[in-house]
Amino acid sequence: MESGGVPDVVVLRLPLYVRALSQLLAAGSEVVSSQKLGGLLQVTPAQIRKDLSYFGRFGKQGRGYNVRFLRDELKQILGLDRKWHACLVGMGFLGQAIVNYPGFAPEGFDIVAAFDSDPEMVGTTVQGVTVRPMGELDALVRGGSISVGVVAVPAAQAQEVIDKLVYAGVHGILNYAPVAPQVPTSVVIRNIDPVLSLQSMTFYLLKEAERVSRR
Amino acid sequence: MESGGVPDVVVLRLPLYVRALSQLLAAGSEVVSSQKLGGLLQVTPAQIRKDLSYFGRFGKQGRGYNVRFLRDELKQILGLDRKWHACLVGMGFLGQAIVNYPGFAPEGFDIVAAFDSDPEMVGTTVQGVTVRPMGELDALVRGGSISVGVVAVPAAQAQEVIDKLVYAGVHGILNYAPVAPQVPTSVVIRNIDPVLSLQSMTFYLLKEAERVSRR
DNA sequence: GATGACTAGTTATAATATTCACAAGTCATT
DNA sequence: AATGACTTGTGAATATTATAACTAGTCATC
Repeated sequence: MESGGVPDVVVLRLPLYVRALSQLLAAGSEVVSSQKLGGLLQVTPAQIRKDLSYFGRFGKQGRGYNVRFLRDELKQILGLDRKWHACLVGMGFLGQAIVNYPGFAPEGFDIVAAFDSDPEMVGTTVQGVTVRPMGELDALVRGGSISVGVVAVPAAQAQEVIDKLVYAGVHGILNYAPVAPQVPTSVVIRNIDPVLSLQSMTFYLLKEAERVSRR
Repeated sequence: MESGGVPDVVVLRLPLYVRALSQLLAAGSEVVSSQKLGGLLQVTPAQIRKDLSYFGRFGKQGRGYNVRFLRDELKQILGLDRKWHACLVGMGFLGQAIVNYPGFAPEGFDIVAAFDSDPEMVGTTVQGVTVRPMGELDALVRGGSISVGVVAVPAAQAQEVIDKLVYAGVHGILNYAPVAPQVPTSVVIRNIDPVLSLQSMTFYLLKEAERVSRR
């Protein structure tokens, strides 16, 4: 799939570049070549140059890329030069871990509201976020600036919650439930599914075990 | 990349098929066509048939696939017909959420040991798993049946921990730290990185916002 | 037992993605 | 100012992946 002439796989790699560039910047590097950046990320230099070429010309021949400049350009391209408001649905163990996760806010992702269907849970406050009843979801998302929904409910309720989020007008969904959700093409969805990751990993572990036992 | 003639992308999709088949089974379906399975997963029927053809012939023309049979075959191919032992490194908020996550055990992934560098943490027990000092990692992994390491430490310590796990003989790593880890090619690594997911999502959210504002 | 509605497996084709290779440009050094 | 070590951006060549198309079955119904 591709959007605006840019292949999806390329867009998926850009945040990787941004992160590596930020690290280089923190380490004091002012300039970096596609060769060095590729080494850091296990990506070929040609791929980096090709990826960047979809968006413009950021480097200087014989010299490389200005680290800060390239990072800032990429952040702008990805929309990371602004804040994004998200709401979280599901305040169980997983939901609480997500609210407490310190990695979102520094990157500009703020969880500004949380919802749960459990009356026991509603009203409590976690990390400054007050848990609201599900009934308030629609009005809050519709009225406000919330563009991302984070789903942390059990698999059985996931599709229903996703439908509600989509109906309320969310444009992106980060789904932690182990399901294959159905969303309209206008909505961007990303699934976080460690079990699937493990289940494809074991295919290779098996192969490795066979290889070893054959020795 | 491919292993044993099977493209990696195919291996990544197999667990998806397994999950959908399990659901169908639970719902009472005995037979399913590539068409129907594809509809469930948003994958073309041709792709499903092609993917399966790498491993054998599982269906019957005019009829489809026997759900239970196909699921069991795929589970065997992926090595999901046995238990896998994992150890967890890092018992902070994230690590605790991982140990408490109820999705691993039913799929055969058991976290049998946990480690943390914080002396305050060592000795405590979470979900029946006692937290050990880092010093014990090597001996425990080396001696035992642990083949997977789960990394839930801060980014700054991640590579160091991964090196230790690899050195101790782990063959697979599930990494939750927001880094691009370096591992030998013999080790399989999967990164769980919600921030990266969000950061590529915003590219499309931006486009959508532009589209809307142009109206 | 013929008909027709389905469907798997597979070969052929098309679409995507990656890598190569090179012209053009940078810059430190002599 | 010439040399040489680097490095980008890009069109062309490869490689990979996905889809389409077709053959050979299956099975319920008449």
